[in-house]
Amino acid sequence: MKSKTLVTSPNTDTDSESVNTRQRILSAALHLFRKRGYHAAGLNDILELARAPKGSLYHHFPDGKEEIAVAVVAQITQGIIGLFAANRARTTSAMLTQVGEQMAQGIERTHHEVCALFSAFVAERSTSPLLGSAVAQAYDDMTNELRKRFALEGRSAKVASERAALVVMLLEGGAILAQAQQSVAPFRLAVKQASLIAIQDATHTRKARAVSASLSS
Amino acid sequence: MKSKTLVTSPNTDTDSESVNTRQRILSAALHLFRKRGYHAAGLNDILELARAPKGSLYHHFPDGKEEIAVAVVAQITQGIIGLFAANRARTTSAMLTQVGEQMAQGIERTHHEVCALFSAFVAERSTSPLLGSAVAQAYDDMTNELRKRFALEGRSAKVASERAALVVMLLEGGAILAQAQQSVAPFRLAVKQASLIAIQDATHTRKARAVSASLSS
DNA sequence: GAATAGCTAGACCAGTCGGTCTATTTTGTA
DNA sequence: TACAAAATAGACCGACTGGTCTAGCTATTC
Repeated sequence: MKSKTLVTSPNTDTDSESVNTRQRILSAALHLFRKRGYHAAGLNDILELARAPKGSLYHHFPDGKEEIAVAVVAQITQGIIGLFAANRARTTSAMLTQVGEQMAQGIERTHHEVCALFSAFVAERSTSPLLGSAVAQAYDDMTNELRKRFALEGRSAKVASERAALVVMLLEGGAILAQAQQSVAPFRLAVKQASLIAIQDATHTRKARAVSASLSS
Repeated sequence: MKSKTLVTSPNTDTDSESVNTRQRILSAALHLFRKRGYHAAGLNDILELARAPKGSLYHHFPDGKEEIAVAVVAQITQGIIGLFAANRARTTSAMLTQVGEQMAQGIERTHHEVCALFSAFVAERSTSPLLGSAVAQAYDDMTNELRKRFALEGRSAKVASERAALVVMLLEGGAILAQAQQSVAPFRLAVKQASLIAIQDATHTRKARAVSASLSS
């Protein structure tokens, strides 16, 4: 357990005790937001699921629900990009198949309750500019992560970013249909198609990657 | 104007005066639900936009908000399938390009406020079974409409329904990203890809269509 | 062991929500 | 014109929302 004697930064998100509460609130919010949507998930519901009182919530998130949502969006982004990084494969296409399968199992695990990536927050753009731009940023981050990989596999900048956007759309759309129809089948289909798109025009040899890497430097 | 002397069905949705109010409420709800989401769009907001009092709302929709939402979902479905039917083209792919362009212009017209197809209601499944199954049905209806066309173009049943589902996912995902990023570009990209998917494996000659039609009879 | 900051605890609040209810106006029919 | 049904109108309601605030607990620091 990390000591608190380094008083310089008292809360590094990985600190000892109270982080549990903070993380519990965050996890509960993540679950309920994605299951029911931003507005339908009440603070009281979140607190009940997190087994935390209101005081704790406003201690860790002084700006209330909006701040929690922004944090949740960041956590989702981080989670997915983390999955991208954790699943090393020879091609982006293969990586997407792996990551997609893990996400599909996650959907099954929650009995198709967990909605899509960020679609639960998209509509809040009209009410909360903060949350709105957080969501836009999240999509951008995901897309960029994929775009870089596609570019490294020898595609032009334009093609790479188009492919990246299409993959994100497919994942989002697939997840939404999965929740609506209570079946992972649509999501798995979307993953398959995303993989397919990720193969087109790829020169996924080590040599080609090295060449394009040297070109971009 | 249709007479009311045919007392058998007093309200055929196309009847005289009060329909205006009913339709105004429906349109306002459609707009606000897609812009802000189901819960964030309050009845009072809807009524204000529709310039109608609460009494009228509960006269036309006795079951309240939920009933309105179900009606809105049906209206959206009907609208899209109507677009499919109205845009006659030689191939489903070409039809999708046309319809997609019209939808894109619609998104531009509302300044990217209008969210995706039904994603605003998907999360309500957890609260309202009625609305939940209405949404599932809506996706099914859209998919089936496309599936039939794809099958008529000579694809196997499995391929046809997979392609149909992919197109729906792309449209939904594209629309969501469009709203999130305040740009139609992602949606147009999704349409392009949908069109592409709609071309693969198609034997879109008159002869092939006639053959498959005769086979299915 | 006293002091202090971090955190927990939950009573409480004003505002808003969807929904109900009764009164009134409008409309269609005879 | 008389009458009934349809539709409009909006005051009103209990429930619940996100958010505030004070009090108390806990633990680290001297």
